[in-house]
Amino acid sequence: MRKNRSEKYHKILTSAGAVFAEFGFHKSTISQIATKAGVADGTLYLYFKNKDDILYQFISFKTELVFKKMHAAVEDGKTAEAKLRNLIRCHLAEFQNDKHMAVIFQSEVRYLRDIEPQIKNISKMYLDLLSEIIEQGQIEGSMRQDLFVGLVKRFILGAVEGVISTWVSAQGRYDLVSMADPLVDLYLTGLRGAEIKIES
Amino acid sequence: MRKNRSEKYHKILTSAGAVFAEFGFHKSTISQIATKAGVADGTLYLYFKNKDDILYQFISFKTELVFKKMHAAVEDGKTAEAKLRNLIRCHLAEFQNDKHMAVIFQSEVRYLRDIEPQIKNISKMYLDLLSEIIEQGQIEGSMRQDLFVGLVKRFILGAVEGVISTWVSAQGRYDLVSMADPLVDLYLTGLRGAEIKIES
DNA sequence: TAGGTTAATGAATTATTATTCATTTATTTT
DNA sequence: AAAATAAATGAATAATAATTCATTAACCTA
Repeated sequence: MRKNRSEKYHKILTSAGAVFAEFGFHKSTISQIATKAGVADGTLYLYFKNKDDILYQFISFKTELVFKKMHAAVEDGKTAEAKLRNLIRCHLAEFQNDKHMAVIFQSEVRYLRDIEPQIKNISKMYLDLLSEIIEQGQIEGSMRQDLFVGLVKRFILGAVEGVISTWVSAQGRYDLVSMADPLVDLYLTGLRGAEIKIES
Repeated sequence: MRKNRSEKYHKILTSAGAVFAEFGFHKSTISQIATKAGVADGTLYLYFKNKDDILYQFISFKTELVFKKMHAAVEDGKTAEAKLRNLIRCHLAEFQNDKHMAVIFQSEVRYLRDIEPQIKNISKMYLDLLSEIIEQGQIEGSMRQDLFVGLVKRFILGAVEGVISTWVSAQGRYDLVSMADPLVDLYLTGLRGAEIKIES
């Protein structure tokens, strides 16, 4: 198994992403991936340990790229609300940009956990980003003190993922990023809307 | 293939649920299911068309049961808020009650869509329930007029599923139903919870 | 209880694919 | 340009599991 991240390595990864997204990991075959990448079946084994390893490398590679961008997006914001807005916008934009990745993240997370438990840390990193934002918001006073942070962050992540998942099911026919603002608005203000109290 | 829903049919379905939940559909074998059900491999083919069909029947069966309960829960509430609370509570309770189902719903939705496209309607039915609740809330005045219902319902479903998914990953070690009230509170009031005070 | 019918068995078959590796092709070195 | 090394090939192998079906067991019924 070759170690370096050559051009061919990336060609195979990209092809694998397309095939996995279309057929699902388990229904995809080595031959399909090899054909799409324009190489022989055996060649895949020069670059990857086995089929599982291709999926793992794909996810690792994508995750690293996306996380860098998310981090940068959060740091770009000053207030907690701005950070949250930037994060959600970045999240939606990245997944919109790379539908294969979006599909695979949505479909194969479970199996990935089986083959490589450290994958758990991916969503943990995301949740940690959220924790910091929420805590900052509480210090600033822009977010309530009585929030159960553990629940809030799953609430936020779950809702974005739900929105992405629907978009994927709809074959990405509408603009995902434009959901960011209304979504953040829901996070912040809820269904009820700001209450107006009149003191006299 | 036998048509009737005999005792053995259910025994096999239940065993399949346990096996699928533990190993994932694709890594589960007919032999594992047969062994767990205490029957011979061939017997499965007297009750089901093939392996895919077992998964499909499992989901159909569970879905029908759960939807009846959700419907009833919603009808039990009078106000939109009460209905929403009942729905979320019911959702969490049912999944907590049946962890195999929770795992399978979480992991195999994508593949199910491949083998039986009508499965899409499952989440559609849920989203329709939510639509009605939101619209009622808007009429009552307990929910804002400017909500984009299409987004709101995915927002709500996504967040519940996120909470369930975390609970599943944590091997169901904590009480899921107790998340219902804080979760609904988040839906309604949001993170800000800040009230605008107008002093006069 | 013999004869007929239904249910269940599980070993054998079939189908599918991941993986290997002897061979070929391409590239680099001397 | 020969020799040496590296990269790539793809047919053959090996492993796995879904599915079938000839056979056996269980259950009726007259």
